Amino acid sequence: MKKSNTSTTIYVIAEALKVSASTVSRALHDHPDISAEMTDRVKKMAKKLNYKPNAIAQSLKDRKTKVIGVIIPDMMHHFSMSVLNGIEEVAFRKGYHLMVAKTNESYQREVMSIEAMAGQVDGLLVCPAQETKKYDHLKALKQQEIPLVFFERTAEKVAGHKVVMNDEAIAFTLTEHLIKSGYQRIALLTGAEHLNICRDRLKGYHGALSRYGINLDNALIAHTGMSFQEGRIGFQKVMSMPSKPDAIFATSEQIALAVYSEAKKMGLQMGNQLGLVAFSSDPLLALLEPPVTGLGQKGFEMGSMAAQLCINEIENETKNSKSRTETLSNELIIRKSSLKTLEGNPSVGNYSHYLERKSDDNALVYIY
Amino acid sequence: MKKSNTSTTIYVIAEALKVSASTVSRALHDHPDISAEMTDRVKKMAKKLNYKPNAIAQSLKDRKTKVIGVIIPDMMHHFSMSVLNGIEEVAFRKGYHLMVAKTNESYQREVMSIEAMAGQVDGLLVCPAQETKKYDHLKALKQQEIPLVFFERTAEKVAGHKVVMNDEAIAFTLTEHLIKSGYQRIALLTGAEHLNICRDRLKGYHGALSRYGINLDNALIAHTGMSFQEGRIGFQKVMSMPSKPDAIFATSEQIALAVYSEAKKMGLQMGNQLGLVAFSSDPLLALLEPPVTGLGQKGFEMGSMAAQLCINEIENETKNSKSRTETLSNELIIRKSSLKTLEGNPSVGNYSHYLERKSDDNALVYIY
DNA sequence: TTCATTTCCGCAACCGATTGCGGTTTCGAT
DNA sequence: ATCGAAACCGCAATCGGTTGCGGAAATGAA
Repeated sequence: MKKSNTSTTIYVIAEALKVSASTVSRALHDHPDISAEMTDRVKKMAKKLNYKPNAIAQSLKDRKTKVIGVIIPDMMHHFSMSVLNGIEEVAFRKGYHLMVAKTNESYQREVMSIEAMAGQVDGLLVCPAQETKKYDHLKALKQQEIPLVFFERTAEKVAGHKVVMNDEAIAFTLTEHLIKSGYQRIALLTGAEHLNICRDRLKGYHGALSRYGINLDNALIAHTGMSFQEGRIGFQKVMSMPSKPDAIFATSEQIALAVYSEAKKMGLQMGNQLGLVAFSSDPLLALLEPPVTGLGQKGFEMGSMAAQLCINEIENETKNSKSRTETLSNELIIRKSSLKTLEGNPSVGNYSHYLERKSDDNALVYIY
Repeated sequence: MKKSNTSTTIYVIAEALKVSASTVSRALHDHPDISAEMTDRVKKMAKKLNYKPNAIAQSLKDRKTKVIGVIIPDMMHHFSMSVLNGIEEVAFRKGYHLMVAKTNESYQREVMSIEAMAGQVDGLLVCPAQETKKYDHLKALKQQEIPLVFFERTAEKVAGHKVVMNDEAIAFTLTEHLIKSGYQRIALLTGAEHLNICRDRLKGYHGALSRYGINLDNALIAHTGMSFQEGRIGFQKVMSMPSKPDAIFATSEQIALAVYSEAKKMGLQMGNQLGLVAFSSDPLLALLEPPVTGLGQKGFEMGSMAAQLCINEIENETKNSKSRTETLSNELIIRKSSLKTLEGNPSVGNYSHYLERKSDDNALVYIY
């Protein structure tokens, strides 16, 4: 029973060929100093011994790991996953591996993961946790010269490319669509204002209301949080008002689902009795009854763009390149949940000039 | 402008303190050979210089990376994600990082990712791709002494712990439930038989049919694949038969959704006109109209168990421990899609003795 | 034959941390 | 004062691969 415990290194190959390890190394890299014949012998022996270079040793030597880190608050919901998928595809194509950590929206966990990863990744893609309000751990990455790209959520004060949705414009359009559909008292369910996405979505909501001369009623705004549970609380809050809203703008996937299922329990007929639009691109929205108005799929695009920016930064060594912000637009996908009656509804008519295509599930699509 | 380019190493600390690097290293590890005073000075200086040990160098030295790799066919759907979440939680708690690669069901991609990861992870969690029929790349891991744990799908011939669903038993129960609900011609939509999960689910289906004296009609079985598209094809295939099925057993999340949306398009009333059960634990099943019968959430459990097994293997060095197979049972969550009429249906009565709890969404729960 | 080129290859340092071994100092005991 | 044992610390090798520099051999030219 031979103990092939020790894996084959360049030294083993060198020994087998009675040459030095340097020669082996150079041969494997087709260095011109090595004769073709020698190169050939080395490569044959490497194959024979099933040589695999030790990635760790290489990383230590040239200070590149070919790994990019991803810090993400959540991995359960559709949007996060599409982003992760986009990142993965680009990373794989470019020969990078992915190191993934989720924070569960915890600041502490975010700090831990980032600090631990800092030493072993070539770049970092970060979507900050909700709890995160201090950014030293992110700023520290600059000093370590680790490329940093934000996606979805950002930390404005921190240098680093950013890939975001056009949150304000999209929120404006969603709200505008509700208004044009004939809803008057539109509740906004959202999260804490220190999150850029919540702030921007709120801005868009405000903008649409004021654009169409609707008075802002702060009681209609619930900053209760972006999760399912929190969405449910926000919904109950606005629905317990004396003067109930006639439509809901849910600013996250989970909030929308919470509203949908709660409203259903209450026996509310979505659309006619209560309008609903979701800041979400989850395809399941199309499967609900009634289908829920939402957005086109941009998560994958966001992820691949972020990964691309990061890898460029890593490889081009354009270290001092200014922080770029890529803003993704999105399509409004109108479904029944935001229409009082589907047939002959004038609100649909209002959109006819925007109509670019009819999607699979009979939704109207408004591209801006 | 000082160039703090060079990060602080133990050598920098050593220099600052005029001691040797060994002393610094030992002090940082509270080695008894080092005086308390010296240890204190070193630690203070380390903090002052913001010293972070180089994880790569440590990995090279002690041949441990504190990283576990995850190879997964898909990252978009609910089940994969819950598994990944379970893995992540355990890994984080145990101080491991996660390196994730998805294969898109491609054999080649699986091989590439595994070979690349082999050098830089302490252990590997693998769910083999559908395409994968050769297992050399997995067997090679044994020789490299890299702990390997399969989850969901397995390669029977390959050593390594396995965490799987009790696919046969669950499929039996799902089929049995349809039968007891009064359905007679139950179609099975599934994937290729070389996949253990498909084979086992088929077995369970067979078992239930024969147990209840129903003749097997192979025309009712479509091995068209586990994806949404393939599920649609399978559905169209069985629905175009002269003698249509009156119920569908969808063996994957995506197949179930394909059936649901296609049936809806056809105007079929799920439940009364066409029964549907899904081998899926996606909570969205509860949100559909009618809600679709499926399973309890076990993905997270599967993931955490797999991670746990892997980390044990890594840390206990119980290298020669025999391959264990952990089989997870699951609950049947009965919803309207598999009941001909909800009220007073005898099929519900038949289950009353199994009834352990009523779930949130008014489903019957059968725990076995 | 002798010297200058090429061609080919090895020595040794390096990346950063760890650790066995051995050396120096200090202090107490005799 | 002398010896021995602690207490404290540094040298150098190691993990595996890379690379500047210089040396040896081979070839050709004079």
